[in-house]
Formats: sequence, structure tokens, C-alpha cells
Amino acid sequence: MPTREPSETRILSVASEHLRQFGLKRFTVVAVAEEAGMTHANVYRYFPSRGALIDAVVDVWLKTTERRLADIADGPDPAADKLERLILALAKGNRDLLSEDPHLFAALSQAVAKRHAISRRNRTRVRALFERVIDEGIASGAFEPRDRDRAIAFVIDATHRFIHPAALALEADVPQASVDARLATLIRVALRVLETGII
Amino acid sequence: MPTREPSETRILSVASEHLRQFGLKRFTVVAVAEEAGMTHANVYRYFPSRGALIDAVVDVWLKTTERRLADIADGPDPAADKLERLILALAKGNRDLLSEDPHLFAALSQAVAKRHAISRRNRTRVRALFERVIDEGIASGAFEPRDRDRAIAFVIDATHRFIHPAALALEADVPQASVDARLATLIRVALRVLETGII
DNA sequence: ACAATGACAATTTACATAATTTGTAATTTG
DNA sequence: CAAATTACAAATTATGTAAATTGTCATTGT
Repeated sequence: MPTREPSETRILSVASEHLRQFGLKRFTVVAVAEEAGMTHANVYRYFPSRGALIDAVVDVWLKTTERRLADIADGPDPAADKLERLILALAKGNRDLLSEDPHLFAALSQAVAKRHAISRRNRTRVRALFERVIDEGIASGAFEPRDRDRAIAFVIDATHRFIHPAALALEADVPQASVDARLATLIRVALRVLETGII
Repeated sequence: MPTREPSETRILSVASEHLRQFGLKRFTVVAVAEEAGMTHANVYRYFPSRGALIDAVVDVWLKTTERRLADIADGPDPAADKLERLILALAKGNRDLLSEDPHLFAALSQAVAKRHAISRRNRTRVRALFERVIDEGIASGAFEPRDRDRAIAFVIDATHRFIHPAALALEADVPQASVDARLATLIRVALRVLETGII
């Protein structure tokens, strides 16, 4: 007989599937427990609350995209290339989630809006990746901003519209090609700004 | 005896006061009519629906700030100065509304989120002011973008975070001075980008 | 000791129904 | 005739209650 998947991971994967299928409102601990082959009380051995279980599902997705971003940031390419790919990957990741998995996107949006710990920590780590790449660009001489902190804030503020879930949801019906073109312009300008010491 | 304020304006000012005090959810046509000294049916002589009345209140505010923006755009100053003041006035107007009148801000946010006609038209007119000032800057030689449409989209996208109600609401608890500093940086950079033909 | 359960209280949600509000139209008033 | 009202249907919201879910804990089984 096959070794059964440990309870915690089984709960998590069932919960993930339920959240995708039914959305936040119709997501119940009872139904998840049943499908995972246990009573709901046992779920509470592994997750302290319904909200914590939902956060755990969102966190899995956040961590997955974080790894993709970290791979980019850790690569051997020039800082400018890496910063561009970092921004594009973040924007595309969130945008694809919105179109391919609206329920999970809604859960992510709520976690961000309500400033859950998972989203605050994700934000901190993603910001750290941006900082690392920009610092690397400064060290290599590719970027020459007059104020490093200001430069980082500028990049994050300027790209906000294409990265933040709440902003992305506003443009759900704008043709993707048009959004892509505007983002490409913004990135090109931001890189030039960092390179030329305008900031 | 004093000539009574005409019904339509009286309804509108009572409605404005009720919206500010009670918010969208507790705003009723019946209560507005009562305070305006008439039955609710008579309100429908002037406004076709509850939603239209709320939109009219929001529209008064939008038009007021539009006039302020138009005054800036019509002024005799250099285009760069006017563009800076345009962005600052828009950002400050929305931000002050958020802190001083959260209920009206919520009504505005909803009108924007649901793409009501009033907000779409406001957006179009405000965008036209931006276009006018940028075109003026191009005509005077102050701005030299390689692509005029791209430049306009860039300015609007980059400042989105400080102007759009949904984005402003996210930063309600960030110290205003810090937000102001970041916006000042963004504006300075945007102007330099327009001036130097980076875009 | 650890995973899981059954039983149970607290909380939330679903649902039926009452009350209110929205919106329309015929009628009244000045 | 323009402004307003009364009267009423339709739609929405409030309220009370049943049902389900969330969360706790003592107990069971391994």
C-alpha cells in the first residue's frame, strides 16, 4: 500500500483546489476536510483557522513566484536586463493569475488589501530583490542614481500600476497588447533614468 | 419672505450633506426628500434614480476640481510648471477628499470602479488637460518626446499611484510627508524625461 | 506521544418574511 | 401648466430564526 501524502500537505492541496473552484465565499473547512478524508476538527491541528488555511494557499502561490523572481535576480546577466525581467515577471505573473484563476486572484487581492502578514512579508522580500538588483547595477556602474533610496522608490512607484493587484484588476478589459506596450515604455524609461543619473 | 432655493439645487445640497454624513449605504431618497421639505416622489422629477442623485453629488465635486485644473492648464506659466501643478493638484485633491470626507471619497471610488459615465467623462476631460499642457510644452520646445502619445501615456501611468482613488486608499496610513516626497521625485523625473527626449 | 475523532459551544450563513425604500403614474394644488 | 402629492407596484433591505460552519476540548486509538 502506498504511503499516504502527509495530512498537512494533503489539506493544503485540497484547500487550494477548493479555493480555485469555489472562491473565497463558498470555501469551507468542512468540505476541505471531507475531501481530504478526515473530520474538520483535525484540520485545526494543522491550521489555526479558516483564514490561516486560505492564507497558506495564497502563500504557496506567492512563494512560487518569488522563486521565479529570485532566479532572475540571482542570474549572471547585467542588472538592467534583470531589473526589466523582474518587473515583467511580476506584472505578468499577477496578470495571468487574474485571467486564469480569478478566485485565487481575489484571495490574493484581499490578503494585500487587508495587509495580511503573508502579503506584507512577500512585499518586503520582493522589494529586497529590487534593491539587490539596483544595488548591483550601481556597483557595476550600470546605474548611477544620485540617491539610491529615491531611485528604488521611483521604480516601485512608477511600475505600481502594472504590478499591484488592485491596479491590474482595473485594466482587466484593456487589450493585453496595449498594456504590454505601455509597460515596455515605462520599463525602458525607468532604466534610462537609472542609467543617466536623472534621479 | 425670501425666495426659496429652487428644488433641484436644494435637493442636491441636502443629498450632498446626507452622503457626507451617512455614506452610500445609509443614503436614502426618502430621507433626502424629507429634509428638503417634499415627498420622495418629487425628487424623481429632478433625478431619475437614487444612483443618478448620488452621481450628481459626486459630479459637483469632480467639476469643482476640474475647474481648478483647467485654471492651471489655462495659465500663462511654462508647460513644465503647469504639468507639475496639474499632477500635484489632482493628487492633493483626491488625497484630501480621502482624509476629510471618506464617505464622498467612497462614492467617488465606486463611481470610478464601476466606470459610471460621470467618472469616464471626468477622466476624458482631465486627460485632455494633460494632453493640452504636454502639447503646449512640445510646441514651445520645452518638451521633446520622440513619441507624443507614448509620452502622455507614460505620464499618466507613472503618476497613477498618486492619483487614482483605489491606489490612494492603499496608502491612507503612510505619512503624508513621505508620499509627498515620493510624488515630488516622480514629477521631477517625469519632467526631465519629457525635456530630454528619453521617451 | 501523536493523529484523529466525537461532542459541543460560538459564530456565521441561509432563508423566509416583514418593513422600508425605490420608482411610476394618476391626481391635486396654486 | 408646472410643482407637488397621494397611491401603489416592484425592488431592496432589515429582522428573526433555522441550519451550517467554525473553533475547542476531552477522549480514543495506535
